[in-house]
Amino acid sequence: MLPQTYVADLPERIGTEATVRGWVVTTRSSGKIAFMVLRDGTGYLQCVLGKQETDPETWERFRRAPQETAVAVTGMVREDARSPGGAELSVSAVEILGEAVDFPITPKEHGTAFLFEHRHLWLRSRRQVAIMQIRHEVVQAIRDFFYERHFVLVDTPILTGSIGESAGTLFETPYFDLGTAYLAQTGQLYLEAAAAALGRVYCFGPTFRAEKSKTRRHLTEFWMVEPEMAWYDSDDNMRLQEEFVSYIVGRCLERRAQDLLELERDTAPLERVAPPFHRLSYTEAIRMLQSLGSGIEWGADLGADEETTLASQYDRPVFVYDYPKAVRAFYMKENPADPRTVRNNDCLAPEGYGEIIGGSQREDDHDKLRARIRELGLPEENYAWYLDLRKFGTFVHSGFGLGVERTVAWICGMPHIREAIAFPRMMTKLYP
RNA sequence: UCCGGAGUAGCUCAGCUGGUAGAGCAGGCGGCUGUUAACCGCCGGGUCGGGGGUUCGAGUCCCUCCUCCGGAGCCA
Repeated sequence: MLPQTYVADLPERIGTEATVRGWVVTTRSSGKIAFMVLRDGTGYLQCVLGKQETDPETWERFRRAPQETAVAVTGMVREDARSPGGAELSVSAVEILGEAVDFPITPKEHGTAFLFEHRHLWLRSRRQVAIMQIRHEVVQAIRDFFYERHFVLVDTPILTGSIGESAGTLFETPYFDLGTAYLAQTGQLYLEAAAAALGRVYCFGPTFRAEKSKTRRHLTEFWMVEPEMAWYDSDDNMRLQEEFVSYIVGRCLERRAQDLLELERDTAPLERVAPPFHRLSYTEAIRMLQSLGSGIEWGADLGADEETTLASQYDRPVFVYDYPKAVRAFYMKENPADPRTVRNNDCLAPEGYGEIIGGSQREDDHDKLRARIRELGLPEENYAWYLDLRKFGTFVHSGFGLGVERTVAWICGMPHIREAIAFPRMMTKLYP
């Protein structure tokens, strides 16, 4: 193929001839001059062609290229303030590489149902491209954060036996002679085993919840990053979380400013994300909610409205810690100061985005953990290996899980997390 | 699963107390030397979600089913 230049590199190529391959975003023309905006994944480029400067065939091919036609355009790179991006291409040749007839996503408004039916094509639009760039930055920031701190990546299984946070919301699949396997809801329990081998570890991958949820905060398949740290108690855990979240947000502000601008995201609330985050015990949270007029009683879990109310009291993320044991998972460490509660925490994002992290110190006392498993009627034989971790050198440890799509939705300022992943899986969406 | 809302042109929608459909955009043709979702003129385009009922007559009223959207619970 011809030597090719990427749009992002054009500012360094001013005054030279270049060939750019990409897809037609829009064309505009008057009688004697025509414009084409091209997308190549690295940016957007305006191309210009004057009728007098070319032959009739090239002129027609250029000004009539329908939306999303794949083209190669060759011309001189010029600096021009009237062009979005600053650089512009004065076209001398156009080659049609792939025709596009009646592209369904027009530059006008569409409903969400239509857009998600055409997700494979919708992904090409400016907003979606910007969102994917930010997601990419979030993922890279996550990996860099842990790499820089010498955490070891341990990949946990996606196919598991019946083990996890709670039964009843697991996707099932037949598994040879062993009956049923389940798609993992979390890698945490496996990571606890890995933490005893490697100290500080994390896993990062898709997780699955067969919850029949229909809200702006839920997907049936979502990406979660879960670190697990030996010798971290609940306070150490929260310190790591605030450092982690601030690092991710900071990276997006620093490196994806253009995409945040494309999304018209007000970055002021993101600039404020820095340690320390506010900390509020569950008991304090209940008191605060009651003083704000909520009828919630001690012992009840916090709902979406309560979370939004609490988060709106602060200008940056807030931790709520030490929840009642009854509303939290079996593996959480009983609070020595108040055995009605466990040493866990949620991290609530501001601006109504709700829970982005759930974390806890883990129960490291063998007998207490086994009692809890029995108390909840969990199948003890499935947890034998997990109990082993408390028999052979048990250790203080903590960890947390951060939902990637919720984090991306918050950073992008999007109302719904389904746009935060290229091909969202939801109760009513399996196509495309 | 529960509560609320919506299915009319390719898309987004309008269509009142029943009288067999309409606007913008997209598409096609023409015009315009610097456009930024360009603009101006003309043209084609519909089993009104499916089924049943009431009526002389149903997009409109009734029943039912389906699909989608928003919210709740669950959670990341």
